Formats: sequence, C-alpha cells, structure tokens
Amino acid sequence: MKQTLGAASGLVRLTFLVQNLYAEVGRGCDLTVAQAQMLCALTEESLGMAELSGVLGLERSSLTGLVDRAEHRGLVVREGDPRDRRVVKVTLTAAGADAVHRFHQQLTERLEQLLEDLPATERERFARSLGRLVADVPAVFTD
Amino acid sequence: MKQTLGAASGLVRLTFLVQNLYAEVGRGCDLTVAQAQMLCALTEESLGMAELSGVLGLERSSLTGLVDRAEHRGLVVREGDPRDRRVVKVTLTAAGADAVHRFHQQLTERLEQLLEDLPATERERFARSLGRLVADVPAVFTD
DNA sequence: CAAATTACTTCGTGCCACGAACAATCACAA
DNA sequence: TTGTGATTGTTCGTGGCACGAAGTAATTTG
Repeated sequence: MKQTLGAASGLVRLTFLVQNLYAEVGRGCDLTVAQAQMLCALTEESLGMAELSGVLGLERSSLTGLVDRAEHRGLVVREGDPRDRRVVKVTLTAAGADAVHRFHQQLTERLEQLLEDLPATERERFARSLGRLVADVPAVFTD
Repeated sequence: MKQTLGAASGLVRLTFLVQNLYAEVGRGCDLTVAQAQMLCALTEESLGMAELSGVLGLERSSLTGLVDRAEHRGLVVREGDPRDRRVVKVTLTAAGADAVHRFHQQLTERLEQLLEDLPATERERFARSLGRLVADVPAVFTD
C-alpha cells in the first residue's frame, strides 16, 4: 500500500532535494548558493547589474554586495559600458569561468545520477514535462 | 524547432521557480523561507531540536536562532521533555499552526495551478515520477 | 562512579536580502 | 538647449540565516 504523495508535496520535496544538492556542490567548489547562481547566469554573456538582478530576481541593492564579494574574490570584474555610461557590466574572470564550469559539471552529474532512479522512458517523459513547466523561467542554468 | 532542455537544467530551473513561489507565498504570510520550512516540519508533531535539525538539514547551532526568533514572534514554544531532561521540544502555538496552515494552503494552490500547464494524464505521470524521486526526502512538506 | 556521548546554547564571523535615499547619466520634449 | 522624468548603480541601516568552536547539563555506558 504505497500512499501516493500529492503533486504539490512532491514539488516542494524535490525542490528541497535539489536545493541541498546545489548547496553541497557549491560548497565543494567554494561557492555560496547565491554566488553559484550568479556565475551561472553570467556564463552565457556579460550582464549589467539591472539585467542580472532581473534574471536572479533580486533587488539591485542586494546585487551590489553580491558582486562586491565575488569581485573581491576574483571571480568577476566590473566594466563600464561605453554605450551607456550608467551601466556596469559584470563579466566572469578566468577563475570565475573555471569555478562555474566545475560547478556546472558536478551538479549536472549529480542530478543525472538522481534521475537514474527512473526507468529510461519515464525519465524521458519526465524531462519533457519539466521542459514545459519551466518554459519561461530565466536562464539561471543552461545545458 | 523547440530545443529540448536538458533534464538537469530543467530540474534546476524548476527548483528556482518553486523556491521563488515558496518565498513569495511566505512573504504573504509574513514568514521567511526558513521559518515556513520549520513550521511545516512541525505540523505533524512536536520535535526536539536535534530531530528538527536533522529534518531541515541544519546545524543545531543554526536552529537555536531560528527557533529563538520564531518563539519571540509567538509562532512556537519550547517545552522540556520530562522523559529526557536534555531535550527541548518545539511545538507550534495556535498562531503558528494558523500561519503554517495558511501558508500550506496557498502554496499548494499555487503549485497545483502551476501544474495545470500539463494535460491531465501527463500531470498524473509527472506526479508519480516525482514521488519516486523524493522517496527518501524528509517530510518537509506533507499533504 | 568515571568516562564517553548526546542535547542545546552561546559567541563570533560572514553572507544575504531588503527598502530608502542619493548621484550620475540618459532620453525626450518644449 | 534646457528642463524633466526615468533608469542605473551605490550606500547605509536593519534583520535574518548559517556555520563552527567552545561550553554546560543530563544521560548512558563500561
């Protein structure tokens, strides 16, 4: 008699699980959750503070400190944008790119490992459903 | 040509999405994420600090402050356990039970609403897969 | 009964997030 | 051109969160 867990509860628990994995892998790469998230958002391209705060869903004022600490640790640099002298572009340094690469790789591995609990076709279907649900979530993580 | 998102990326984005919902609903109930999580863990039964830290995945020292603040706000009370005078049981107050009930209800609603993006049978399957993936996650959220 | 274990707390540190207030820059309209 | 209003970032103050090391009290174990 296996009681079926409600879908909502399943979602919350999955989130809890992934969140913990995220934090754990982050610790292994010497990155906090917020830092890892930011670096991931920057892997594709440099972003201005406002753009970045939009992607991450943070207030601009919150971001300032986050970037400060990351910059201080040499993961990221601030650069002025000649097109618009108000904007400050945030760009990964080599070290930052390296760290986020390791992080991304390890996290992906752990997550795929987690998905191995599902048989192949089910996993396939699950991934497709996932894709639909997150269709309009900002690119906080990419393949 | 809709590019299929990798399963790992899907998981991370879903987590991001649910996490934000969680925070948003929490704010509406005047609860921080950590507080809501703790209250949810206590809805079933009172727990000792050690048990609670186990469920939430926190250090005991982190929990002390969390309970302090929640207690100070009247959401929770500490009670000694006569069986073992070392343990401190944490129990919801009426206000705490009320808050977590509202939170739970609203979050569940929002999540089910989110799942409406999937057709019925797919949603059904998705929920079943979820159940398997989170089989051994502590009861941080229940139906 | 002594020693090891367990349950919690305290303290110090650092990170995170918010909102209000502010300076610089830009866009646009009169 | 010169306001005027919006946008971009930053600073500052506040509060919450999480950790580890160290300490106290109660329990268990040998």
